[in-house]
Amino acid sequence: MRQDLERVPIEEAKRRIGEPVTIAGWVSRVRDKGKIRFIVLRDVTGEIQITVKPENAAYSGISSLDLGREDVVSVEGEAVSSEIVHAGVEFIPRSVKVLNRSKRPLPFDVSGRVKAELDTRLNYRFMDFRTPRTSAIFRVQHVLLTAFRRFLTDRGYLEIQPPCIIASASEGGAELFKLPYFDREAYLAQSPQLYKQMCAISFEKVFTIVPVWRAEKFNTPTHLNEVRQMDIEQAFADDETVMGVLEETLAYMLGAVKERCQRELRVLGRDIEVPELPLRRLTYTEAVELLQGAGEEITWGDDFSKSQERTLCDLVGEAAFFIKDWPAVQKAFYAMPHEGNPDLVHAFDLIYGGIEISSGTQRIHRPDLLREQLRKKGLDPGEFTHYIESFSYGAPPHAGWSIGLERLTMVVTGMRNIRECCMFPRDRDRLVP
RNA sequence: GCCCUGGUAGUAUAGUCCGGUCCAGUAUGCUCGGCUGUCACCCGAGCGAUCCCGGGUUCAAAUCCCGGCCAGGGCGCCA
Repeated sequence: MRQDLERVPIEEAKRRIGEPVTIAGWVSRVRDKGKIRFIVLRDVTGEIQITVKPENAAYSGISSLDLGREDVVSVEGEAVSSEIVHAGVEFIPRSVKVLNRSKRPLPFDVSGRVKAELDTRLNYRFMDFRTPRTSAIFRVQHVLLTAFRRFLTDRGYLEIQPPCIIASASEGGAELFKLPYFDREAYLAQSPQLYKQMCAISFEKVFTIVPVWRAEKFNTPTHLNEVRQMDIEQAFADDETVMGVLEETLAYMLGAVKERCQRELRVLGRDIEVPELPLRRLTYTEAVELLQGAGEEITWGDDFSKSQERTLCDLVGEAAFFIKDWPAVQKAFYAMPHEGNPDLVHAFDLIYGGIEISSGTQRIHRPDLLREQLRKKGLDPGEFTHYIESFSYGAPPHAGWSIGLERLTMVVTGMRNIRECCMFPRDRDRLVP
């Protein structure tokens, strides 16, 4: 609409002192002093106080509007410098128009002063996005996403679009959500894994940002049934190559947040340290020995429990580090075994802020070895014919990894519950909004 | 799936151990009134809670017991 074209963001209006402009936003507060009246108007860029005195032409009009919190209004007028108002600038209105009313009372306090529980805020997520804290979280997330795209695009990676509806399990492990697909059954993808590989063996360097689904009945602060992941897959690369790409991508993303989200980080009370590269590379075996040395009950081949993972972080003493060379039993069938030791695979996890935010492997690119590994895992190579076939016409060695978007956002923003970092989380009980 | 803790006005909480003092207190919100410089404005009055649901114990239950649902945390599973 025309009006929108002419609207000036509040932060900009504050700078255009004495110029007639139209601003629009939400009423965050009304302070009525009797004859003089103050309305604090907020848009996505900031807040400004609208001061209405009896001698102001708009006075009686505004008084009769009975504005309340979260009413949406547009205001025509001009910003003026003022020594009295703390912000140093206030807005003198010529006319005010109500674009939409808000119901009263509000479901929770949008200013964030009276706290509301996560569950309550999630029920009214559309309003929660207006709170300074939640708004900051998703601005940070946006910068992480754009930095990821820019870093890889600048280095020649192609963004691919894998399907989300798939015919069968791509990785094993997690349970899949089943759905009807005409007269057949299909599944929601738990990973773009196989599609990334099929793209990388032709495009060489690819990345993607996709949602994935896990039908596990977990109920924890770090798991969701629908998450987004940021992936790469790269040909003519081994695990070491892509670990290098991973740490550089992470450092770039963190640098971008540090640089572009100062306001958000202040709201969240966070200070970002961009880790120095290269990150420490711990082997799985070293990690197990470290834990055993600290008196933990763990034998070679076990996965780390949650508390062991925390202990390990303390022992290593780094914000971010790799655990590489995992036992084959812990990783997927497509992980490339070590040449001299088939019990080990070229797989790695990236631990950041005490949580696993990424994992990757060098993949098996030879059909014969793939069949052998499938059999070792007790799987039937016959059911993977199509997958194996894609490596039968000149598939170069390749490797890749995946970063969990919500988990990375958690660590960067300091949130303890992953639901804070997903706009509309899907967990075992929550399906709306 | 297991264990722990919780569920009280729109929101966030006190009260629960040790039943009666609570037809439930506080903050914020909302309504009305007052105030010409506030800025988390202030001042006064008021509104708003079948104390999550169902059952049980008791003269009496927000409070004790059992079951269910939901939430938060710890595990497991998973990434």
